[in-house]
Amino acid sequence: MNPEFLLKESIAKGLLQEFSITVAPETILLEPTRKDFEGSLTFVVFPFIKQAKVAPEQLGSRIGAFCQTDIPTVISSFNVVKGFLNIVFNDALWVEQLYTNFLREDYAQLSDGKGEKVMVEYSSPNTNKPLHLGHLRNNFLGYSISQILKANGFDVIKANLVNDRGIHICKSMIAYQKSGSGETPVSTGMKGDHLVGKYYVAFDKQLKKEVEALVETGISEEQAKKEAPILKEAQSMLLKWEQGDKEVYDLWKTMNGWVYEGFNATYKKIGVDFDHFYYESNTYLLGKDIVEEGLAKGVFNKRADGSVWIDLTAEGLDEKLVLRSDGTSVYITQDLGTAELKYNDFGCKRSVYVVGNEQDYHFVVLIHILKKLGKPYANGVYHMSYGMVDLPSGKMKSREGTVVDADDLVNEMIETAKERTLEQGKTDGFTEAEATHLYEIVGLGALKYFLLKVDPKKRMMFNPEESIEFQGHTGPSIQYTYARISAILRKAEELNIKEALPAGYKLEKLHPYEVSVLELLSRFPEKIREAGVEYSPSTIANYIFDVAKEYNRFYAEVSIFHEEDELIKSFRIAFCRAVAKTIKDGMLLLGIEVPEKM
RNA sequence: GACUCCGUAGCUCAGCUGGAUAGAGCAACUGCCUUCUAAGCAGUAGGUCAAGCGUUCGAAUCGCUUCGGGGUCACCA
Repeated sequence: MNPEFLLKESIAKGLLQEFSITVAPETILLEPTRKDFEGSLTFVVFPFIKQAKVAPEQLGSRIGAFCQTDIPTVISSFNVVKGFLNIVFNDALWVEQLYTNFLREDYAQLSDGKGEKVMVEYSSPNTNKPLHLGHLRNNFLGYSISQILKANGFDVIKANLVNDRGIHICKSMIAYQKSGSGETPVSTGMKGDHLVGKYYVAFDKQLKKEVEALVETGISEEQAKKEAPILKEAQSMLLKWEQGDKEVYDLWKTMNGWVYEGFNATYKKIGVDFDHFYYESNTYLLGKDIVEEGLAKGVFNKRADGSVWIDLTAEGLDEKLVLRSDGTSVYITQDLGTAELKYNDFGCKRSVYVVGNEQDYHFVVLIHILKKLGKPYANGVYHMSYGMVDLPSGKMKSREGTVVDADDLVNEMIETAKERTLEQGKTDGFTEAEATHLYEIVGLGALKYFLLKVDPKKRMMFNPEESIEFQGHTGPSIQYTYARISAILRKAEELNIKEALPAGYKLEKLHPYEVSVLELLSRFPEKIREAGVEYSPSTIANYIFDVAKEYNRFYAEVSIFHEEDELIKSFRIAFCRAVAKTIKDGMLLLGIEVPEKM
């Protein structure tokens, strides 16, 4: 039985017997005791003093005394400071928890999700340019939340809805047609997505030129932007594409093919993957039947010009268009269709969309519509909204060339990891392959941790001038902690040190640092639960840092192999193993690998 | 303008279902490698939690107002 719950039960019993106050044990809130006081868990008595009609200190003392008598094997002592009852657990209890719980293979695997299917859609790139820093945040968040939901017991399907059609693609295509002169990734040695992106930039350059020229003839800038010839060409190309024009279609196939090769290389490098791909070229016509359905149900209404709307003024929103007067889809029409398709394909009642917060309003509307239509999956739609990554110069804008390219950044991180590692001679004795692998996991670990440790909802700052740190509150520092523990475990195996304690043996006294680490380990499941409920990888990231930090204090202070008591030595090896396991499992929830040596 | 999110140390961020003296990392300054990896540890300094009012035994946390910043409000995606 979980000691925290035993304590809650005992407190509830105490409140009843001592003060005739009835509370359900599970509603009692306990919080981790602050560092400056002795104890593991703290019961705040203030909420009960009115009913109890005694001073806070008295209530705390009486409940503390009651619990200690009630469950003496669990509690070794308590202290009361003002209205705070601090509970100290028996060290033996922590030892038992270590062996029976923290070391269990499935300690980090919860069953809350009951195997229910949930789809996580993330990445969802446009195929007209390479991935940038913002996409990295999206990809890391999407992958991590998938891992976290799996750990919560859900059956996760990772999906990528590729935006492979539309005016933006045609922009790259038209520019390529004009000035590409038959370039290919092979002929240029460029990654396919970068090659296509080059033409997207070329398009914009040309567009600007044409707009300027038009403005000089006396046309307003606004008008010029609509009338620029190259834009007209892109628009007519889109029409041709929709009509299935062979030449356009073939070019589109070819260029998208290049982009996919490029994206796949990036996905592989950064360690994200997908169970299913959707392509907008297959789904952009969907949703019209749902418009019909909505009209039939009276949820939508048709105007005289033929356009279809939904009135959300009762919900505090406004009227939204769901179908244009010419009968073509808008964004939300497609999203309605795709939601239905996803449900038909996989039957997920829960569906997570990892999409930037500039689309908050869009998703509010989408969810309202699905609910009004009475869709069985409407209540399970969750928009995992994340903030933009800002540069010191402000927002990233692809057209203005102020983006941080994903491939460049990843390569720089790995290169920096290599430099730092070599400086410190950390790879002496490594094979070439081992060293290369280390640079990759450290470089990526730094990058992923940097992007995941911040609350996803908040926008965050990335300064390309200052390279991402490898010391302090960083991925590599946590990886390093893991590697140091691995060295200890290797040595212990060489020395053939047993980790188990003889049956019936009770360890008398733990080091305070051991206790505080064990306290942290005991919170791993609830952190996984919290991260899942809140859709917050940062909860895990910060937790794992706390574990590593606290362990490092132990590491600096307490010797293992110089310990004379063989049983304490055994305990400490097992203790180290549990910490390593927690760090590894936690980092895997973030999509970060952990090295055995570094 | 309307709606919405945000404002915590010089910088980047935790803490926000109300609880004790607001925490980390970086940067600065002091120490610690003959002992399991110093990408580490210990310490010093750094805060009117944007401002004000309110609710409460108690507010960084909840409510209102003001100031400052981001985002969204297209028959764009």
